[in-house]
Amino acid sequence: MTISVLLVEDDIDLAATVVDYLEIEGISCDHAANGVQGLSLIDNNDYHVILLDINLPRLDGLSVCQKVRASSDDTPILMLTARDSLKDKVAGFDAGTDDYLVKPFEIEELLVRIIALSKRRSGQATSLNVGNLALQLKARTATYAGESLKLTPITFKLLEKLMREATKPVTRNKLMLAVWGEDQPDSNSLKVHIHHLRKQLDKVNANLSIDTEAGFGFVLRKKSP
Amino acid sequence: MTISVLLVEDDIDLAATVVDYLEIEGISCDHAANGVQGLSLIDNNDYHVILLDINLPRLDGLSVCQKVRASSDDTPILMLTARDSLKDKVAGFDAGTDDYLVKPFEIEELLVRIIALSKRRSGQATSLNVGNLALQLKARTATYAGESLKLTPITFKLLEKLMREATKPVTRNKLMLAVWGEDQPDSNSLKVHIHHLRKQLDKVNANLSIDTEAGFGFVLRKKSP
DNA sequence: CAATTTCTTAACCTTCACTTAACCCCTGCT
DNA sequence: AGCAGGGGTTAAGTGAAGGTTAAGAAATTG
Repeated sequence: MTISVLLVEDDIDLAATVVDYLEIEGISCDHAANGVQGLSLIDNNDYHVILLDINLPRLDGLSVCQKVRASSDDTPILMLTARDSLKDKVAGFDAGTDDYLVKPFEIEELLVRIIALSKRRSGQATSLNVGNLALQLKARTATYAGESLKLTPITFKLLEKLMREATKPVTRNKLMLAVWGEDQPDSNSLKVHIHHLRKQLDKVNANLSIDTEAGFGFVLRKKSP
Repeated sequence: MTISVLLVEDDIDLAATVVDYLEIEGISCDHAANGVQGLSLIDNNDYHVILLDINLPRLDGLSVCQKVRASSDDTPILMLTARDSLKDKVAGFDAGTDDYLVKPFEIEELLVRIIALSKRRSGQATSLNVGNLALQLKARTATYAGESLKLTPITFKLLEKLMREATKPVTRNKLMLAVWGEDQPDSNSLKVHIHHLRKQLDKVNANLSIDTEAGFGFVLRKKSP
């Protein structure tokens, strides 16, 4: 699977260098030139890793980091900074940073750390389990206590996302991204597929349900009643 | 909570220095002088972070790391090494390492990274607590002594703000900003939502109340009467 | 290229959260 | 007393969000 990262960096030359290098290495790379723009991209996409410069116009890197964490987003964040003092590092980690790199850095080193951070999150499990529900990623099959569910490509992706985040609500936006990427249908497709998924869970009498968090999104969790 | 780490390092002098320093900083630190001994300590304890030298007698650091990961143990591992080549770093990350430090390192830097790694693991439970009231930010749930409150998107944001500032009064203005941002309703919405929140706290017999500071705003604090 | 599965769209209905406004109470001020 | 204003309570209305269904377009499959 291809890694996608966001680079938030106001030095246009440096940014161009990094973006070009990463694209060549097969990593899809968006770029924001200031903190506010960065935040908005983060809200509307699902990056694997975020690269944050500390000195940014409009909103500095630490603040961006804090805001991201405050919105319960745990995407790995790598800080880029010219400063090398321990104080800054401590402040970074306090803000919720996962790693940092001191400028000037070797670009290969950046690559190594991006790959390491992206691995940390995706964990290469071949099967996801929530309660008695099991999803075989390679075989693209799902079973509940032995009985198999009938999943189409889209409902499979939907269920995968819900299971990865199980017990936590997933926003509509994130679900749409997980299923369709950038190129999303402009109708009520999502709720139709959610409906199909629920029917499948009913059919096997699963002890799990897809609850809706009004105004937010959906959660996969154990049935409450 | 006190952090406990394991240092696997064959250089006895270096090990002693590190152990002493960490103990002074309030971090409990075990020591193993070779890979085999290290593995056995890891199996029989629950460390928050593992510090692994790469060059070790009996079993090298990378192999130790691989074995730990193979047994589904995801304790954060920090590699210590004299080498600085990118190849080694890649190999380290492939083996399941979380972070990397090149010798000679400043011991304060080690401390920073240990704290960061230990946070990463426990940091999952992003939850706010005031008295017996707990707010799980990721799960978007709130419970008082086990019983759960029913929160809408707006009342959730309200409670979050009040809990973040708990025991300090929050002005109306700050609450409005926290909930609606710039685009605020022009009526008495806020007091209606405060009312809903109070009802939820009543329902679970919370020992907390939202007191009003006349002409100012509201405070979440322990019941006074 | 026909048959079947899968996806999107649209229409319709239901539910829910939020706003609004009316009314209440209490307190302080003239 | 009377009245003004801040806060509390309640309930109705509105609009948006969610649920359901079916039909036809699109994509797969043999």
